[in-house]
Amino acid sequence: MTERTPSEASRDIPEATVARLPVYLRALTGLSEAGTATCSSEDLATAAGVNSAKLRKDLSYLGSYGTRGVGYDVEYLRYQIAREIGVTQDWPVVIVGIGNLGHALANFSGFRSRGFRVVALLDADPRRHQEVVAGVDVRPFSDLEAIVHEHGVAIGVISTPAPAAQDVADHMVAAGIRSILNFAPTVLAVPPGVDVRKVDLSIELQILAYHEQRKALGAAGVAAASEGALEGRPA
Amino acid sequence: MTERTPSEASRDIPEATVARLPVYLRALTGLSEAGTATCSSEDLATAAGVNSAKLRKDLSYLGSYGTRGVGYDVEYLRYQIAREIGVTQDWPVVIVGIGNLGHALANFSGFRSRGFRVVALLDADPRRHQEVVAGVDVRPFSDLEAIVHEHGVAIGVISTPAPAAQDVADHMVAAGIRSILNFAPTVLAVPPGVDVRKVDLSIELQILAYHEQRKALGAAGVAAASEGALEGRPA
DNA sequence: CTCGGTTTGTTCTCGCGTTCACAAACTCCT
DNA sequence: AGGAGTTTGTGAACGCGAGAACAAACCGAG
Repeated sequence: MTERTPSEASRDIPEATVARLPVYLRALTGLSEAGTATCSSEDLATAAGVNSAKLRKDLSYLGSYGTRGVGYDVEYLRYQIAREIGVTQDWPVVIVGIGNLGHALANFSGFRSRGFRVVALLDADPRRHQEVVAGVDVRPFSDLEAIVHEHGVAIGVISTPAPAAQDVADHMVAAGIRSILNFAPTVLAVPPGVDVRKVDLSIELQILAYHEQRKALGAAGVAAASEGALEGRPA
Repeated sequence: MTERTPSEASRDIPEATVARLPVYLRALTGLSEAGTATCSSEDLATAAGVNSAKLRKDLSYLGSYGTRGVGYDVEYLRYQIAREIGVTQDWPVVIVGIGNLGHALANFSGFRSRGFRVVALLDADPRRHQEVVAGVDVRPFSDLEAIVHEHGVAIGVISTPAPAAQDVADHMVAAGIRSILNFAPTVLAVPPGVDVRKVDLSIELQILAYHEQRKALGAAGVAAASEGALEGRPA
């Protein structure tokens, strides 16, 4: 996207690899909790649900943290990946839109345990300002800028209804937030330099529906037309 | 993945295109509600947040539904995409795990309006069996197979804690479900022929954190080292 | 010290997805 | 009717990611 200066550390890591690093991190945490001190790329790959060649290639972008003939030290690799992702320190996060989904997000324990700290919950509806969710009180949306500056918030989560999302995003960007996780089913327009990641429940379901329909049509087609490829499907 | 018989309709559509079709569908719905009868690929592309070349190529996999020199009929294209995805009919869906996230999913209106119908909410915890969420009463997890057969459920949603997810998935597969949307932060193992899509909140945040860290390091690196590439970033 | 076994890190090849660029086709105006 | 202006659909080039295969490096036994 933008040119990077390959200054010292942190060479260019492919986007596809970046998206898998958190998966490896979680798998390593699981191995660590199970008492494993060392693991091979094969072990870690199966725990992460990828094949070992891809895993080794991904890790090679970070550096040579393994030992040939032995494998990887679980704790050491875990720390290196966490450092590369940037979750060795805590990231302050604000959540805007405390409806059903906002409640769920605020109560989600996975944030806290994985390097994120919810410092504020915001909602435009005054009726929600009396609520306290997960130990944090809901404050007016107009407090956004003050909170961002006070806590140095760099990441914002949008869980509002779709019509409000663009406005919320604009205010977030104006307040200095440069990374947005958007749960509202809308395409957000943001200036360059701001990252947006979208999580869209109905889109995921529709993708499943497409494949489901294909399976149904494929079965019917195989039955109706000539013999096709069979899928082995255990009970 | 598996061989398909290119029997009659529904040629092979690339996975990347399939993932974008729901976005186009939503953009078309927006245009339709705004009273637009016809749109160019440029219009639809900006509404969907992609460039027009990609949009046209994507649509070309479905067929030639546009008119050169004119554009696309919004309603017609909308129906064609909906038919291709398979959301012209309703898909019955079960949600397992009615915690915070399960509540939010059950109440999410976007499912209903986009071709999905929540036919059952299941939870292993007997204390939740008295609840009624979004007009549907929570039933024991052991009812899964009966419900799947009764309603012909093909899509299951898992919103349980991570340790329970694999067991739930196993029961879903055993009951005949072949498409799973997994919100639990775990890698699911399923037999071939079963599609799993994963939505992982903390992974998304970690990806944002990585880029955020890069931005911070990049700015510091540019300041410390020699002059690098500047990013134009409006206020 | 040497040799066999094991596992990483890397190179190479292949296929998919994105983007560009342009011909084909349609409308509208004269 | 004809030509200018638009817009679609697609062929071709290009870059990225996945997977296979192998050389380099490490451990341990004898």
